[in-house]
Amino acid sequence: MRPWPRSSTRRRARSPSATPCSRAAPICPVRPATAPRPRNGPAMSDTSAVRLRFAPSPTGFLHVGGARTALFNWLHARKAGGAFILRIEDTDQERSTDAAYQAILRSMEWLGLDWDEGPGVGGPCGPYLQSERLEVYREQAATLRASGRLYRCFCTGEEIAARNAARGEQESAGYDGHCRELAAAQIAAFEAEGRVPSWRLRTPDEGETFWYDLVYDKREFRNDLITDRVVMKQDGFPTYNFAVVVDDHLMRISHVLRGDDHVSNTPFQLQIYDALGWERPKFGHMPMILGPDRKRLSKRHGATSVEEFRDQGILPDAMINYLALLGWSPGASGDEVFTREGLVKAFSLKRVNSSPAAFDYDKLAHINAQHLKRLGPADRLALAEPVLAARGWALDPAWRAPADDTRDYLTKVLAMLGGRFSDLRRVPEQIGFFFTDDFPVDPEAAAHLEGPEIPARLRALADRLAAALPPQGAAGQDVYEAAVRGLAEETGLEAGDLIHPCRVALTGLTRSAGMFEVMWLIGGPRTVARLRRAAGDR
RNA sequence: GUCCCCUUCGUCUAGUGGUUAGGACACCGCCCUUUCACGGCGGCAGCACGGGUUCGAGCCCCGUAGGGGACGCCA
Repeated sequence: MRPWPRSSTRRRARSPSATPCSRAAPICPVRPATAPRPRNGPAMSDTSAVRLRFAPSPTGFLHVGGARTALFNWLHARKAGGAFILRIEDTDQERSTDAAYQAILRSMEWLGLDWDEGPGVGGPCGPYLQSERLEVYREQAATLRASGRLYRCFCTGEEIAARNAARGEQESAGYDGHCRELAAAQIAAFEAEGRVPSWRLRTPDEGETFWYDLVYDKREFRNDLITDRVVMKQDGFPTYNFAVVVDDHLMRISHVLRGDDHVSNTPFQLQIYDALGWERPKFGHMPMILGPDRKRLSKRHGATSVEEFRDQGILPDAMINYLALLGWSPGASGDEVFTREGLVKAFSLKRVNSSPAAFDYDKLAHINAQHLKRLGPADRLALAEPVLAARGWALDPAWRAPADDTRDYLTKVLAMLGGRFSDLRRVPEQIGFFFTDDFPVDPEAAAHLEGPEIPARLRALADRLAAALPPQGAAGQDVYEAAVRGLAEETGLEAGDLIHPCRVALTGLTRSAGMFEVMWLIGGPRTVARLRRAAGDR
């Protein structure tokens, strides 16, 4: 019943020598001034070091919301020259899956959000999978227990809900402190029944808990509203709220940047920091991402997982660029298209917005197009080849221009696309006619071939081209242009009258790159042949 | 229900007491042009509402409305 099988990427755990600082807590020294310094490099020797983390739970694919959280953490870490840590929060044995774990790593890698410590790369504060840190949590829980801050709770969820309802409150009103003062005899009785307790943190009933949030400024909660939440579950696993605090502290996280949905967890977590006598990190909560209808972004709005966007031809840099713009703004500069480096340079936590933003697929597409058309020839080629291969299309060597090799030829074709290279999914239809004579003819385009005068014009053009082309070798674009314009002039036609049917004959499309460039790339013989074919001369 | 938060064009946003309220996406028009894009130029469109404070409010305060989030032995 463990949906969480071992995988090769997971690191060995519980071996005392697995990592330099896993001897005893604190795992990573908190105050090197008073504690012996481990020899783990510069990051370990400076407690003021900027260290951020992204801590997803492997219960599903990486969602754009999670990706943005990861991105902002990454950006701030990179900007500050600090460390970015990836930690997997898999304390829910029921829901965590290896497939999700793999998918998250894949998405992070695809986005280029590289982590300095975490799965696959290790690091001095590991292990980085919470399921491999159980001893750590138990140890901290023992400390808390020893100080009297924890108590056993034997209540079931139903019992709590029933009591809440009986008091006239909402069933989900939270824990009522029922087991706070259980008598020893009562505890013994429960345990004799075989009931296993969970452990709750006793929180104060008076006063306030507050912090200065990096994006919201002061946040304050009344202590009587903070319920005694479970810290160690019946199954011996820590709860999220306990594990994050322990890990963030031991991993020496300096800034906790997370979604707005964690705001109400923060006061409780702050209580744990205080109970353990730990210094608090800085907290920043970022507003949620909404769908176009201003409801929480979900699958019914369209793509939400990073991999879906990848499959739709979104570039990782574009995804990152767009996500950064969602809740952060570069200020008055006006420029919104950023390279990854530019983003790191321009980023500032101070400019993170406090109001929720709606995801705009159109704008993502625009940012993507901007990135796409700025790519150089080599990058275009690298992107286009797999797309074409997926269609089963590979360039026939016979197609290339005499002096080129296949990839040079493809590179020319892609360069020809110019600003039209803005949607990877459309590339096959845009250049399919470079791969085969048997291309489809768009119905709308076919109309351009319909007039009774068309065949004669195409034939005339074919003849003229055939005569103008050198018998051997390739002609320049100017030769094609001269032929078309010359014929138009002699017959009293507009150049367009020839070009439109010609485009259909050569490409099957109503829209394409420049006609003469297309002719030149296809080459004289095929151009002539296709013109004759369209004229009905087979 | 309780608690917390948010509110500038349809959307993302700039703005921190005096602005013709700026930019971007989308949309519309024009230019370029053999088509379609790209690019250039222009247009449409916004401070949720009501009270204060102030000589003066998009910016400060209060309230209302709308929206979002949280209230698990999920994270």
